[in-house]
Amino acid sequence: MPEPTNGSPEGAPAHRYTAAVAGDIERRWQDFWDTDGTFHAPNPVGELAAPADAESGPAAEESLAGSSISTEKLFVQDMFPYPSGAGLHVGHPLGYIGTDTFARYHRMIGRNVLHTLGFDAFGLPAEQYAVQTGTHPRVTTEANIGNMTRQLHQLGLGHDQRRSFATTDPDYYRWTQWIFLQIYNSFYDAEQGKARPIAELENEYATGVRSVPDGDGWSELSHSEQQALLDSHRLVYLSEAPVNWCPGLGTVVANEEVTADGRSDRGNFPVFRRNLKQWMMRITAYADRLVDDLDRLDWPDKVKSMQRNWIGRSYGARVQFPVADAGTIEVFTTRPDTLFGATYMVLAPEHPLVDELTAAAWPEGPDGAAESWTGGAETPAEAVAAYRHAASTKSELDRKENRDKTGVFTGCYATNPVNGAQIPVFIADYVLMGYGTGAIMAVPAQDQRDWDFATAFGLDIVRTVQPSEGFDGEAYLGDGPAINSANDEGLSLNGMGVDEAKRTITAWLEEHGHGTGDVQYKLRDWLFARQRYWGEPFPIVYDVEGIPHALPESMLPVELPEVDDYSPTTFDPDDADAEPSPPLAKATEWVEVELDLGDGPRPYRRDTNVMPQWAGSCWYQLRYIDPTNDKQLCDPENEKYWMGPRPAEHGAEDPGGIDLYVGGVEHAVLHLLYARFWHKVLYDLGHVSSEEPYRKLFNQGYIQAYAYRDARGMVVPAEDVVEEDGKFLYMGEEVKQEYGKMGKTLLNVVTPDDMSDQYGADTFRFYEMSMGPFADSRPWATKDVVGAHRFLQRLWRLIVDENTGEVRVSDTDPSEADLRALHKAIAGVRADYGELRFNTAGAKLIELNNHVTKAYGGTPATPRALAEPLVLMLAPLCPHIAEELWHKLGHEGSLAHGPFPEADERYLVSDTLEYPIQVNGKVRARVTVPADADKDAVQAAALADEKITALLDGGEPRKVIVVPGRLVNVVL
RNA sequence: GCCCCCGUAGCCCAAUCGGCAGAGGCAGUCGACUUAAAAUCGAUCAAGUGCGGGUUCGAGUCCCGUCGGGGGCACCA
Repeated sequence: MPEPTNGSPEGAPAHRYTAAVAGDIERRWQDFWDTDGTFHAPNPVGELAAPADAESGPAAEESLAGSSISTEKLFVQDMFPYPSGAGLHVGHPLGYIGTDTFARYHRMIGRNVLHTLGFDAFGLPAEQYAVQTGTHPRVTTEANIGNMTRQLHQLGLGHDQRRSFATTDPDYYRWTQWIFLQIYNSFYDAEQGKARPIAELENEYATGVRSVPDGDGWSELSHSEQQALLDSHRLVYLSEAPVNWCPGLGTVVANEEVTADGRSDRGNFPVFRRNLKQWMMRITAYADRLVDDLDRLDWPDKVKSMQRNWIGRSYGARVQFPVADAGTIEVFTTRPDTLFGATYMVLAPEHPLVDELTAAAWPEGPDGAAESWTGGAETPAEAVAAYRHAASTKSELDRKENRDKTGVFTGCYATNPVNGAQIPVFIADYVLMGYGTGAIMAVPAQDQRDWDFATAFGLDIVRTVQPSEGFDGEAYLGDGPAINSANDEGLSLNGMGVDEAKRTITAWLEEHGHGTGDVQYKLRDWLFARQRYWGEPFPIVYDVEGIPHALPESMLPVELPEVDDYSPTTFDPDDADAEPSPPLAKATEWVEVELDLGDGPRPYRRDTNVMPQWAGSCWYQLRYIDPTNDKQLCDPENEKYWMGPRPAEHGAEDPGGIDLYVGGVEHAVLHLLYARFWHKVLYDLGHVSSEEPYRKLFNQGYIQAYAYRDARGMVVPAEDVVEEDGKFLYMGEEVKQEYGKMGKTLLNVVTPDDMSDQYGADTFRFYEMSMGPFADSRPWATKDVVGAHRFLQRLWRLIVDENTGEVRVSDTDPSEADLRALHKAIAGVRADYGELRFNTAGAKLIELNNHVTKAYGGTPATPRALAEPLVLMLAPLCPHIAEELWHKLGHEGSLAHGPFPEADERYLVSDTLEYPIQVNGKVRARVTVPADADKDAVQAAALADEKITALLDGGEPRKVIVVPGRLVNVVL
């Protein structure tokens, strides 16, 4: 190592650990790591495999067959960052520092650790900047990646740089397109419960193993009919269905990207439901596996429940209600047990049966012509038309905010199949076309929405579940015995609990042909196309007849063309009727191509959509494994090593996946659901051995910050606000404090660069990790950072003479007390690092350091036997200073691969124990007894204590509780 | 409206199985160094765990209620 240059501030000792000294150390070690390839993690096979005779660290003796690498591996991953032009603030690297600390700890204890970071670089901001300035998004993106890489590099993250990439690299998106083709060329075999190549389906049709629907033989179908049949089974398909059209973004977006109030996740523009021809991915085929396999994952319950909720599986039954002259209305219900309480039906206004059902005239009878039912219209048709019109002009928001039940009677009655009752059929907008069958049987007694509607329209309410004692609500949703639920065909549910009643009625419906058991999902297929420029082009072309053709693998990647104008045609955000117009459509030379797809050169048109931003992040862990492989997205042997299931370690149900995935909870549904879906398809098709991409997920907290506003409500720069007597002052004026995100608009940004300048990256890392539990959000406080800096200064001072720069360690044996403090710290720190408790690990290091400082700070030298383990244990959190001190202590090379101190049990147990003695739960005395004293001896010692005998005052205690190793409680 | 998480010292946070409320840091106070200050070092002060009940020999920890903060879902039949 080159010697450090000096940069101490005036007056301070020349060799004090200052920001300048830290900066110098950090740059030198970062250079060393880069040159040395310290963090290169060897693969079992391929270009990144370890050289045949290389050692791969201390654990190399237990190695993989045919290779020299350790079977002990760890694959740690951070959620893919988008390279923003704004640069990083101190909140962004929180997760990266945590994973780095975790990875470094495991590397030191001998594991082969894969940790790197790439960039999710397709996306809107670069494109919007391109639209405004004409700068190519690639130029902006690369500049942003450069800046972010610089900021991250100065934090000393131990990444394997060989494995980094951006989703915008053609070498990467070639494989994104390749996976798209795999999915496109597959179908879901419901019987086998897995995806299979579409060629196998074609073969089954052709050989008659599977019969063609509608009876015709495969060979009797025309070529295009055959293709259309196959296309209808593909996992990627074109659909003309209602989609979320967002004119403000000029593109359609997925359900997951629409907020609860009907606006776009990005940009907050209105979103409209519109029928457009679009590419969809059949994620719904995987709904059951996506729900069921959550049980096999080590994920936060919160995220699991959000995914369960999003997939929204519910078990129930489909039931047919006959209608005179109009066939049947089919409904889906989760409560078939309440069928006897179904007193009316409701169809969504858009339901296709409505026209057919609507009666010619209002029926005779007391209700038929009631004003509330007819909406005052002369005929049912008029009422229905008026209601439909009103419903269609209501915005999503109106519909959601206004919960008052509205609707009109169709003039038609249906027959309840269990009791033959004639029940009126309504249309109402509280029933949604998009879920179930778009029609419901209404059971007001057991559903509050139906209760509200029934009350508003004067409909019957029949309880079929006996409410519990004292129930004074309206609809009763709880369990209880069925009542009023018997017919004269021998069916009676009366007395049964809800579950038994459901089973019984479902069997009865099936037996009598009135319905079947069924499962419904909230999850919809994934709308996969975007009408933007900066994304992966689709590897699809259309022939002259407009039939889509997948390109062969050999034509990948399909690269983005250069265009003059990056914007989709821009629209008024409220113009629901505008037509999407993708920017790629303007690149006519790119769109019109002549290709030979097997039957000679022919003209084709390219698909002009691009993939959504989520595509690139659906599979990046696989590319981290084998980033340079140009034959496969990832060699199966490498995938198996890094991600394969390990039942011996993780249990028989282990689905495999990376060992730790850290990121914010905001991706709970979108990214994590899509990535799981793609991974399962790849598993089904035999490309990977793991069934899940992310075995363990951890959501780190956020760093937030205070911001301040003056009397006019204007934000003032947070760094210039001072606190005095509990008041906050800016330029002498009182300002109000608020708490929120760190960002430009709140003038409260603090950057890692600022922290490196003021204290050095190691101080910043240590402070950031010690602020609180990794999972918690907490406020940034620049003034507190100095505590971490002082700690490192004290530690440095124990080993380096501040005035001379000489190393000050001795070979003196540490005392018994020193060794106890040391080994207690080792045991605690190891456990904390392993459980991501970086804050308490740091506290234990400070504690040990304080102990050693007290003992040896005033002496000429610190025992080497204390200094070395302290340095090694610090290394995961503060790697640069640790490397520097390790080097000064006379060691060659890096400590990145260990050793790591091991706790000696001898120093963790002591000969004697001090027991607090409680009297009625309050500590009154303490006794010290031999550590091996039994309960009776401890009790005897406690009762013999003079303070206790005084309190007993000659009496006998009622009870004495002795908790071995803990305390004694005397009950009077 | 429904569901989940969190309330410990002025502030950020510890407390593993229900067992001595304090590991660590910031701020404060006192002292050392300094002509003085900053930086640094040493010492020291500080809450009975949001509130009200309950279970227990014993509750920050478990249960019920309530208040405050954060998050998710919200006509999904």
